[in-house]
Amino acid sequence: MVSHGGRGGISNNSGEGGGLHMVLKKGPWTAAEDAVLLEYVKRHGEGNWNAVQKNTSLQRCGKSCRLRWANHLRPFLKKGPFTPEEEKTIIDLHAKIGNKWARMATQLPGRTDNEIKNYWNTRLKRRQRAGLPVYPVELLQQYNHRHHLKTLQNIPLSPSCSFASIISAAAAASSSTSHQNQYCCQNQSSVNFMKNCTPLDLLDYTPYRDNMNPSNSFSLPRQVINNGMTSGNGFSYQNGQLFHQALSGKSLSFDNLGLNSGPDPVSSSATNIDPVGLFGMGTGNNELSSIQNTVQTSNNSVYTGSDDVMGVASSEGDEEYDKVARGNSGLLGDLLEESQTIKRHKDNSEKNIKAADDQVSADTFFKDVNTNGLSNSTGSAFISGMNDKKDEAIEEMNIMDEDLLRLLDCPSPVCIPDWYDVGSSNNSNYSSREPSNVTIAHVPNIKPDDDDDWDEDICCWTNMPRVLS
DNA sequence: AAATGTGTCAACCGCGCGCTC
DNA sequence: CGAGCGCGCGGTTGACACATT
Repeated sequence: MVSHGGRGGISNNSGEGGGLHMVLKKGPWTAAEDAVLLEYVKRHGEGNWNAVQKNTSLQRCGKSCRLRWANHLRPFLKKGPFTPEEEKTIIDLHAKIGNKWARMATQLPGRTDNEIKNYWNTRLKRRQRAGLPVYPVELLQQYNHRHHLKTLQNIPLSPSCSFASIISAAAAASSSTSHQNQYCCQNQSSVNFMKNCTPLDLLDYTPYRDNMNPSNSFSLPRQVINNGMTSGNGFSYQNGQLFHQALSGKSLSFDNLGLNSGPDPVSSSATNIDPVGLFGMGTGNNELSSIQNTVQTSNNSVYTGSDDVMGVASSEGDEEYDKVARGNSGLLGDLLEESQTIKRHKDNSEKNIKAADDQVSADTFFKDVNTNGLSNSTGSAFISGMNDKKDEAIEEMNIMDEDLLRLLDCPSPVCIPDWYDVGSSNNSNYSSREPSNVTIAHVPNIKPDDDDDWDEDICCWTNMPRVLS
């Protein structure tokens, strides 16, 4: 792909301000250019970057000058790799404020937002490739209360999603009701319910399967079904598909629910919201990171997820693995070691993969739905039964500390369902994912009858895609 | 040794915000 | 009040170096 105007070379000044049709240079800066800029700032101070081009021989736009100064020329810049302390700071800050690179930079003297951003993206890629959660377990423990924390530990966290952004996206999508062709959910109630959700509500996924065509199934947040899909607000269930009257007959999917923010077809106002972190990889392309959940194992069997999805941590007594898993610091250095260990366990993992053991209870629900149609009560009955135990955790989690209570105002990380990065293990080409209508259920491993297991040590590794070499 | 994959860095872009007129 | 402008932020991309196959 050709870069925007190309990197290097020259281009017209089509950017902000000025209106000059000066030919501006792009690409790497030369030492001479640096010297000119340095001299200018020395004389005139920072700011008024567009004046640089006017008052010097530099043929660079103001933006470029500002960037060069901020990232390279400004005094007291710290170069070199991040120290472990800095890494911890970044991870912690990211957990608290999300992708606010500039704000993070203020906490890391001498570091630039660009550096931090690059570091984070690299780290993110590595951890996702390795099937590791974005945040270390220790950090989760600061946000998730007490003993029920364990139920969350096997859910990898979103790289950038914040609860606030989800709500914003939904609101943005729903607010553009004037356009006839909006695919997003136009029913305000489906947005309102989200405002009443806790982050955990959004984690609480309910399998939804089309028995006529199992490949057409998906999982939806419990709150969506409980509160969003009632016949009274336009939803209907026909031929194994969910429909909404406002969606022009299109079957329901995450993006037309307004839960995903692909620039198109959802309203453009939501394009810089990043709930993609919740529903898939936020690559910025218009490919909807699908909620596809099928995981192809190396032997081509399909499984829908369970505590043993990874198959790597299930071998009891595997001290080496346990050690690494517990030492999940989230730092890059540690990650390398973690990845190595995972790799060593790859072979063992193959045989431990098994199908989800909660399929039976899910089947019950689907039969009921297919027989009686989807109704609030049907869904609620099933879900309430299925989630009795989990609700306890939710209740517990709803007693949140102040950090979590500020979620609506201050972006915070939101856990994402375990199908989040499904496919990364054997499909690194995210853009190849099918759009949202191709959705295959990942049935959460909810074990209502197995309270003990639920509370047992669930290592964060146990629900991750395997690392394939 | 060549091909491919991955990580890092540096730069560009679009967008939004705040200020001024 | 709206347009124009300057600026900053976050997302994305390309080049290059290095590692792996």
